[in-house]
Amino acid sequence: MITLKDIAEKANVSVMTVSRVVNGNYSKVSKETAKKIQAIIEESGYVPNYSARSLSSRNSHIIAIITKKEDALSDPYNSKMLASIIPILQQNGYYTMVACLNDFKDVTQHLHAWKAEGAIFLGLFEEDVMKIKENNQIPLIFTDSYSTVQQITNIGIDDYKGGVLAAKHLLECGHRSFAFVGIALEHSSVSQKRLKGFMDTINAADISISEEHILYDQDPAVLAKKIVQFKTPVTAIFTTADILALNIMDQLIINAYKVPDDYSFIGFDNLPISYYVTPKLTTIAQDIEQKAQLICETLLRHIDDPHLPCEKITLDVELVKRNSVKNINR
Amino acid sequence: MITLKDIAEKANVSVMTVSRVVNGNYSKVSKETAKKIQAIIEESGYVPNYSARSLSSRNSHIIAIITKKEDALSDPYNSKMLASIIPILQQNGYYTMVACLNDFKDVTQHLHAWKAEGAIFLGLFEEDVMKIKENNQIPLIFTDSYSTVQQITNIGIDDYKGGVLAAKHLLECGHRSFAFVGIALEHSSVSQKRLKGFMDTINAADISISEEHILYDQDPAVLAKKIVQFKTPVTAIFTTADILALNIMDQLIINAYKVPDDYSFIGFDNLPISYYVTPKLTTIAQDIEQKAQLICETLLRHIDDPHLPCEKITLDVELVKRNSVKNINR
DNA sequence: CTGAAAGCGCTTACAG
DNA sequence: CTGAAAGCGCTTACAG
Repeated sequence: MITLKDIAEKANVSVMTVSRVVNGNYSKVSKETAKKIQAIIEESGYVPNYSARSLSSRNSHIIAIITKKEDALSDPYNSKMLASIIPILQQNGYYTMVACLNDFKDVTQHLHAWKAEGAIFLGLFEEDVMKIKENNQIPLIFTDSYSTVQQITNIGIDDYKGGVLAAKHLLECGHRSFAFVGIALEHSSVSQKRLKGFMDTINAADISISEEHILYDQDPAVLAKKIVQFKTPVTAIFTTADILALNIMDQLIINAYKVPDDYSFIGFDNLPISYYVTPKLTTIAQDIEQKAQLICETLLRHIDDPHLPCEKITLDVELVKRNSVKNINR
Repeated sequence: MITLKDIAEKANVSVMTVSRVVNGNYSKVSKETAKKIQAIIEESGYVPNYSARSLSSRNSHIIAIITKKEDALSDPYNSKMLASIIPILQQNGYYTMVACLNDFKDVTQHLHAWKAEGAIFLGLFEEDVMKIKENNQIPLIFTDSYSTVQQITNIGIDDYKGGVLAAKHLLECGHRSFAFVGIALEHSSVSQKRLKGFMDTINAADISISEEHILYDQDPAVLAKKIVQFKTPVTAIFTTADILALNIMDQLIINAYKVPDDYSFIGFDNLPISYYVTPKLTTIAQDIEQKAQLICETLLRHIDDPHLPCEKITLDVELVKRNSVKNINR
């Protein structure tokens, strides 16, 4: 392994001088020596040791992306986020460490161990947000969090509007009886906001949606069964995730029901898959690439200037009309 | 920031003793002092500095996952691999750094800078394989490579067999005229092996496939047009990637052709999406989770014992029959 | 069972 | 423009 010292000896200069040219501080080195050193570095294939650099400069250039263990990375939404974020960070000179951590203690230990300069949280760390924030004095970007903690930076989407758009479209298409299927447990605030937007809009049209018609993620076959056996039948279903809609649609079709003739569906996310299915899924779209871009920009900005105040950013969503909603106006 | 030294002072012992209990070498420390130190560590929330550890022990515990810049991480296959690999490495005490690098120089620099203990390459680094190997004396796992370099460890699938299975199934279903669409440029050896298996099997049935019928990845609309305008028409198309098949099918359907009535399709990979489309895609399945598991196991084994010889591992593939192939035997 | 010394490869802060 | 000294937080190798 070749070190600064080796280069210094070959060039007959001090370690300091080599360090300067390695780091591009040419202003403080004569052109000749700089050139000579450059040449030796080139030919020897010297690569600085980042651990040493990190240790002495307190500057790791590492950014941690953290997901929960369960939803993990297999979720296509998270996969897409990862794929979008990593190249951006890399282009800006940062190295990305990806970890799946549940507990705030693990998060803190991970961030401290590597002296990460910033962290991005994919997935909900609601209860731990405060503790994570308290224990880590580096820029932290949360996503899609509705944590009431004020002192965090969060980048999310307008989930409420998503629900509104879905309801409006369904109403416009003549639907009057609705079901809702949320992706996560009862305490997913994202899911709740979407439901609220949906409900408010429907209520404003003097239609209500009963308890019976509010379902939560579980075996798609069970979900489909519940839907077809509703005491009060339903013509349209709003789902908080494309994949959820697709799974239910699949079960319905297996059982000889027709989509959208028997049941109309609206999904959420506009994942690529929603375009490929038949019928093509009408869905609420969020722009993941844009979100990733904003996450990185915001994080980098906060790393450059640690005194920046926290930001709460909400990105827009829009309805993408495709073929899974039937127009039942005659 | 709290360090070993701080703990040592509080506990009235040497740094060395604290280091021992941090690293679990209890055998060399009296129970009492160990306990006392444990308590102080707990209460102070001490986390070892991994850069320092890495620097002095030459033991980074970092594993690099490297993809090419173009196919990058957006490809669903690579996404799935990432999602499967990271948790396994983490469970084994390793930290994962993900980077998108094209040039072997960048790879070398990245690996050296962080003193990675191992690396996994997703995507083809064919021409650079040798140079990467020469410049990095750590366990390296390549995937899906047909590099002729003997001294590398590679984990791939039986691409040839994939082609054979596709051809056999199509022949059994009565098809006699075929097209092939490969995913990558002409020098993707994976694509070529699949084509070879396909061709050999078809030739064995006394059928040939002309130049005209061998297509390469490009705008799906163009591909679809070429297919419907073949001078010698075709009833079945074998594609080296599910997503390719789906895109072409989509274009065909838009133009009022029927799948599988007008054209039958077989894809490759068995990505989740292939189940959701209509018609559900018949495809050659590879078990990505199993592959990821094997990649990690092999890498870890080679890290534990650097003298292990290189391994060339080929995983099996199988045909998954769904609804995109029409049986045209009367 | 415990510790003092040296060193990992770099940077910071200072002196000239 | 150049360099000697000290130090980042840990581990290795040795001594007792």
